[in-house]
Amino acid sequence: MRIGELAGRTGVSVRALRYYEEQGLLTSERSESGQRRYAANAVDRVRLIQQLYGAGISSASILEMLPCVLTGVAAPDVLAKLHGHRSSVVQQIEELQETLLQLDSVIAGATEAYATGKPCPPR
Amino acid sequence: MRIGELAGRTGVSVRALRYYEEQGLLTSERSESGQRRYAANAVDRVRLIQQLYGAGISSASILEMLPCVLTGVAAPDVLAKLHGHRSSVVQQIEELQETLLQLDSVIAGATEAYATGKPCPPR
DNA sequence: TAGAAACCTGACATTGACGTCAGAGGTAGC
DNA sequence: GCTACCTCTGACGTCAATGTCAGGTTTCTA
Repeated sequence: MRIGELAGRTGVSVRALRYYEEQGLLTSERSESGQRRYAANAVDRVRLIQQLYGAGISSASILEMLPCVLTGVAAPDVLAKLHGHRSSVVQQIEELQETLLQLDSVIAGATEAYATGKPCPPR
Repeated sequence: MRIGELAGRTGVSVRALRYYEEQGLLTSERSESGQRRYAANAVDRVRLIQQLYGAGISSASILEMLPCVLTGVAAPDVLAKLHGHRSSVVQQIEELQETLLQLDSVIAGATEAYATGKPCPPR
């Protein structure tokens, strides 16, 4: 498929796809005229990249772990980094869960205040 | 306390604290010579700001919701935005949890491959 | 076989949350 | 009062993941 279709299927912009290639995260065949052609599994690849980006992992780190993700083989140092990223994701989740509690208490307080017309006691 | 102490207590840089003030997120008294003086509760305020930043909430949105967080009162539109941010945080958590599963499966596969010396079947 | 739509490369622009530096003034311990 | 450190404002730099634009080629559709 061509780049526009891949963009449409993944919801990622054409510019971003070219950027991924620039970073070595995504490869493509080229037609005779030089246009990019992608295999069907490129869709999954792009989604994986997006997911890792979403976890705050940099393109350099993604590049490092991609072969491992694709082949299942990892050098010990890469494996160590994978563990590092894992802990960072766990920590992010924990922090977000705490933030969620905060937001909930704010929302609850504000909703009640709005219903009763009385401001809640300041924290 | 002065800005350096606040920075030390919160782990946030002096530059960032001035930036928060610039954005209206943090206020300070000024000494006669113009130096910032913070009340003790500024520590909590800074931590709250950091937490909201960590949830990917922009300074503009934080500015909007701060009075509500502090006083417990919220106009209906602000309340709606709070709900919006809440859902976004929930979604982030879900996505990160999925990423965690992916990472775990990669780590498990790579660990086994390293132990047995055999690459896992490509996905 | 037009003409529109998609694609190419290359380069500069953007965004947000700061880092960093310069030059000047404030503060605290000895 | 010296000295070392802290603070001030203002301004430019940074970084990563794109957006956007220009100027040209390719591909699809009527």
